[in-house]
Amino acid sequence: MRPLLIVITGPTASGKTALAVGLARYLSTEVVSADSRQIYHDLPIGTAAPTEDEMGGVRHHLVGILDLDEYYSAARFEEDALATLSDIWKTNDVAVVCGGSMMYVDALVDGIDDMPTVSDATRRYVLDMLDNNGLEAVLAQLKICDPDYYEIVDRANTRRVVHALEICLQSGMPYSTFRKGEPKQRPFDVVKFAIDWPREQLFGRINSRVDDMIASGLEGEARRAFARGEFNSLNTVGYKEMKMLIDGEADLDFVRARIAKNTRVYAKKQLTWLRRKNDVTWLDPSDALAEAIAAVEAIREAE
RNA sequence: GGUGCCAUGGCCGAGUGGUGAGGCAUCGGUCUGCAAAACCGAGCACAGCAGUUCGAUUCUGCUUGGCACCU
Repeated sequence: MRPLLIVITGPTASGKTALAVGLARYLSTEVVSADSRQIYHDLPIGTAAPTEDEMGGVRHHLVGILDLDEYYSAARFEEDALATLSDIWKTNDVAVVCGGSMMYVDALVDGIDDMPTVSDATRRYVLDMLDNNGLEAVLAQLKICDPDYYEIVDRANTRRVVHALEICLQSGMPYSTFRKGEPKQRPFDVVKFAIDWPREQLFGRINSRVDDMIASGLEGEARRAFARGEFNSLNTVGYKEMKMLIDGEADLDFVRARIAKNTRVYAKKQLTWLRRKNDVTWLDPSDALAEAIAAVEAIREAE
């Protein structure tokens, strides 16, 4: 029998943590987090990382394991999560993944194409080109190196344009040749769940959670983090807004409203992503755990 | 009762005789190595009526509503 991977995903503040813990306890297994920000330590409040209490004795992986200045990516997550899971499979035939970083979830479930690692020198070369000669120059170079991708890339999206050129220069081959987009085979089955809140209610949960975070000391957490530097890990809802307060550019009420708004926007993007994938089982908020358990048992019996 | 000022999309708030303010909020979408990131798109507003004009949100008059002051 192939092992089963239960993925708890969905928008922020939808109650993923509690559901994942509930399932893991019921199935006597462990949780692997798929959250690009909870993976850093020192950000527990603003990322709503599971507390000791919330974990309820269930072992969690890939939470709070990185320092703020460490580089990470969806590809690394794929690698780390697969390694963690293969450990779990040794003693268990079911595991729970919990997280709202959609790209991480996809990298784990479907795989992400192998690509050369970009060296610091290459990265700096392209960023210098961008700084000195502008996006146009980077685009012009990309057009030469990889005309196919040049045609389809969102040319206003600097991030993607830069990355494509980095890969071209690093490998000496067109970025397109690495972009297979073919799902990888996994040694496990997957079932995805998300909690289906009416939008009004979800937004209400988000708003009050922001208040809770602030009451719990989000400002202090942000101050401590920014005191160490400005890292990508802090380019995160809750922190970038707090930065305005720290820099004296905004007051707390403004920041509170801004965080809530950006969190709502984030939640909507997550929902857009899921809508397109269209492969999750939506659960009733009032009965999510029971519905999930029933669905899992049905799968197990079918095997 | 009189005089003056004002009336812009969900909110705030510019402006002009002839496609576009902007901000906030809202909504939809893109997505393969920083993804809680980055990026794209939508709403088609000018209180009502009449007039001037080739054309009015912008000019004129009246009406309605609000504000201020006066008797």
